[in-house]
Amino acid sequence: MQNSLPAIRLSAATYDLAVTLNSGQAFRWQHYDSGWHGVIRDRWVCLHQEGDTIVAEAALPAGDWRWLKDYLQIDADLASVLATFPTDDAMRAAVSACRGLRLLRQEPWECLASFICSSTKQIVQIRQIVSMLCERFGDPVKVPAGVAPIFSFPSAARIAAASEPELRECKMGFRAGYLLKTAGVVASGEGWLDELKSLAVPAARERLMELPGVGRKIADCVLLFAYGFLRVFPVDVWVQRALGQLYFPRRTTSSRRLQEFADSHFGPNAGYAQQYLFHYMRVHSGRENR
DNA sequence: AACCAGGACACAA
DNA sequence: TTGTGTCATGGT
Repeated sequence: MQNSLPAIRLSAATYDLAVTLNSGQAFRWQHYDSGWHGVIRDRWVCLHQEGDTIVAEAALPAGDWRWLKDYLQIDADLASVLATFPTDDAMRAAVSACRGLRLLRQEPWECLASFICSSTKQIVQIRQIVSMLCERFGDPVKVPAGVAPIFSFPSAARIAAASEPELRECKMGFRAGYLLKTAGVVASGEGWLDELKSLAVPAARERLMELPGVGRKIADCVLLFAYGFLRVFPVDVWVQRALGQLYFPRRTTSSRRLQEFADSHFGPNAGYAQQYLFHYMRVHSGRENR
């Protein structure tokens, strides 16, 4: 990278950048020799880790870098989060397998739209869909000379103005109708998504689940990854398997039962615990990763 | 080459 | 309330 770019060094002990950016919560980060390239709102940024330091470079003047620190949750106290986890064998194994895994704090619309596209899709495919959405409907973002062009995540208004066939060209299949309708709802009301910040979890979840294509799981992902409700525990197929075989081996447990167990067992940072179990399952499941 | 993927939804029973 | 078929697409 050029040495004239705006840059900052962030103290990041107990932070594993690669694991965090690759753990299936955000879908746009790409690894190059120079580091992880991504877009946060309308800013391009390149990140790489040197031991206990994360080095960030931006393409434009970065102000106080709060937009980045907030996204990375660089000031979160991971040790005190881990201290609230239950001390059973399964959780200990997950924690030791995922050292430095953090939860990001994402922009709500990008998070919501991405997870609407995520249903019964592998993470590689979700990345592909999101990438195509940005290329077709996003705006070009300022990048340093010599860096591949990159685009912002398209606004709800921009997606709402698209047609369903256009969205299907991004290979999202039946999810196109959901995304289009939800974009329409979100774009129609000023601050539709902002209002959720002031609500309690059950009310915010209820509002999200009014949106087409948003059920309990996707709503919970948005509450956790975008709004920072750390108690929320999304149950997907991986976590369901994890709970089943780690906590209820040799018996079939309904998904409602598993959700109830999770909500009562993992404490105030259950969502964090969920991400550890999710990643643990994915790196320790049979055929290598994925 | 089948099987399955960070599900949601309408519709049984 | 819980179970089943359907919806696209492509990775492994």
